[in-house]
Amino acid sequence: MVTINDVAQHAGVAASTVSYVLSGKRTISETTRARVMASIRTLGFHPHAGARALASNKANVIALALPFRQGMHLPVLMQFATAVVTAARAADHDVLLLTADEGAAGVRRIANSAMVDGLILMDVETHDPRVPTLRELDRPSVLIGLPASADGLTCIDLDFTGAGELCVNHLAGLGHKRVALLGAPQAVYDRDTGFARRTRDGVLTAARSLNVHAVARPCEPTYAAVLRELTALPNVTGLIVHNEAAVDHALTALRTLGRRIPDDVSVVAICPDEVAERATPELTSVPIPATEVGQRAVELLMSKLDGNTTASVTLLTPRLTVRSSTGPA
Amino acid sequence: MVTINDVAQHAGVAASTVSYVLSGKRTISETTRARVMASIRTLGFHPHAGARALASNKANVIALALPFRQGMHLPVLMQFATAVVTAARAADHDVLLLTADEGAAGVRRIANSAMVDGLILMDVETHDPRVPTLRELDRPSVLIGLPASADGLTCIDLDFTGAGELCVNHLAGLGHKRVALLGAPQAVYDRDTGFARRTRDGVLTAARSLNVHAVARPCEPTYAAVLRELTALPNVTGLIVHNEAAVDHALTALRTLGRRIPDDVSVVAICPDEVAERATPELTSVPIPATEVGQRAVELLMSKLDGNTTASVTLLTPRLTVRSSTGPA
DNA sequence: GCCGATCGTCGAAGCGCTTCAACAATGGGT
DNA sequence: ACCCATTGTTGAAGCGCTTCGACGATCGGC
Repeated sequence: MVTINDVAQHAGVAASTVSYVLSGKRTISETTRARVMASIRTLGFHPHAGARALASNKANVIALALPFRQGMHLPVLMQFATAVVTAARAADHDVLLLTADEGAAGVRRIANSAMVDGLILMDVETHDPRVPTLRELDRPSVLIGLPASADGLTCIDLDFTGAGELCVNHLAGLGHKRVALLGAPQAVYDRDTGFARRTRDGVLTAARSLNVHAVARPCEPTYAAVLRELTALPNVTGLIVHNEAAVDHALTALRTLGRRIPDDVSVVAICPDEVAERATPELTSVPIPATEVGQRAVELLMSKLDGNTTASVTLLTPRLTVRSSTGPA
Repeated sequence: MVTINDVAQHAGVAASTVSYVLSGKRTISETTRARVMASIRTLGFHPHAGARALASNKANVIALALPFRQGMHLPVLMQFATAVVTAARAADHDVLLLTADEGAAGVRRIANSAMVDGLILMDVETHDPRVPTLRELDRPSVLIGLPASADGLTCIDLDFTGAGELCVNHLAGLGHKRVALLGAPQAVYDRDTGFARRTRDGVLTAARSLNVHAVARPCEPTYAAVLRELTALPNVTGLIVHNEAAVDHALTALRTLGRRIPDDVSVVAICPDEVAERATPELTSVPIPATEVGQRAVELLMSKLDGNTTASVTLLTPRLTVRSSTGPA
């Protein structure tokens, strides 16, 4: 292994000088800097992460706690993860992967071992058992999702209530009077996962204020279940689907029931653009801005690591893209 | 922060004794061990990962390089990842997440900084640019997938050739004489990704030796593309689908074309059980044993970290589960 | 032409842990 | 009763890096 001393010797300077060249925490003459950099390159020097963490009290690593739970749509999760890793790397940090298995204990272990400087928790539930642990730990952290109380925490998420409202507004604007929300599986509501409920609340609230009749139905993502639900809702002319795995099934089921899109029923989905664009017909949709959420989460965390305080809750404004699955009532 | 010295003082022993209690590398009397453990618990001591890495020259962290590329089925990727993290934790290691963005440079950086003890690369292509880097780095590593040459490497994967053969054998055994493989998007073959080609080869080889007529078609996972392909194959009575995102589309398309499953056409899919079971009808399938591959990959890596040598290629035997989508010709 | 500031560099201390050599205290074997 | 092994514990060295205080050199101001 090539150490900072090897570099120093090769460049004819002190080890501390090499360190300062690398960190920029002291002014270094241009000539020295160039000489050191050259030595670093020829020797192929990479600082030892452990030594660095020990001496500087910073690991330059953040933890990402992914849930891997049933009912979450995995591609979106991956988008989050990719965005987080990419953004973290841009800020010179690496990402340690944590799964739900270890739960609160894992969070505690990682934080106490000084292995990470901060953490990002994904898919936070309304009553998430990891949140109390996080509070007592006082390591900088960012939550994706909204727990019951965000006091003293930093949370970020899509404004799902707003997304639900947006869908209803769009349909109401087209003249639809009877709409339905095809939601997540019952298990997701039972688990108290915020985003599913918030969407439902948004839909119902907006419908009430616009004098639109709305029903919200949980739904398993199987063709049979979707068909059953849609068969039971013959009068609905506007359908909001907030369940990615059920989107294709819903389209097939409507086709089977002889209901044309958008002539007989307008469909708007809350799902990634990718899913909306691949469907036939292409779906009017409110995308979940996974990449943006991931990036913002990292930004917030880095800001906290720099000692800044941040807003306790950041809600991203939902946007609706009109495609060919919605039309006048 | 509570250090090993705090623990030592609290327990009335030397710091080295605490270290030996933790590592078990020296015999310690039961009474001392108990006293030390008690102190550790009361003080809430967690060893500093950086210090440990520095002193012992082991980070107890492995890197997992995920591709996040188009054409990979993400839920399977997540299964891999979960299995890897879980297995690694069981072996007292954490997992650092690497994405494809950084490519070979990322692999080099991580390895040289002593941040990880070994690496697992997922979705390795036939001519993967990371492989040469890995070779010169000489850190223990395990590849999931098969590069052109596995010499001196440790690779593990499902035997996709065998999976293709297995599907054809099953269909031929039911009396089918004309079969088709609906494969991955063209881009995946172009990229020289091994698994797609190996499946195709297995299908074609088995068909030839069983005197079955077979065609293999790449396919985009859109309803329109799938419908087009299936319309162009009116005589086929056995369909093999190796493209998870296209599975549902294929079933819908067959239904639309008025071809009943399994009466008119038998369908066998190479996909996770989850997808096969959710489909209507439930699909005869060859699952990709993501969890097992992940576990085995970690086992192999741990073995290498312990200084053992391992087989250069491990291929897992595919298994076919018969469900209701296949029947006699 | 002298003094204080500024700039660039250095040496040494120390981060928290592991591990090695060494030593004290036992416990048979003879 | 003596010696040698074994067992249990210790102190100290050192892993590779950052950072602090110090020091010589350069420079502008009077």
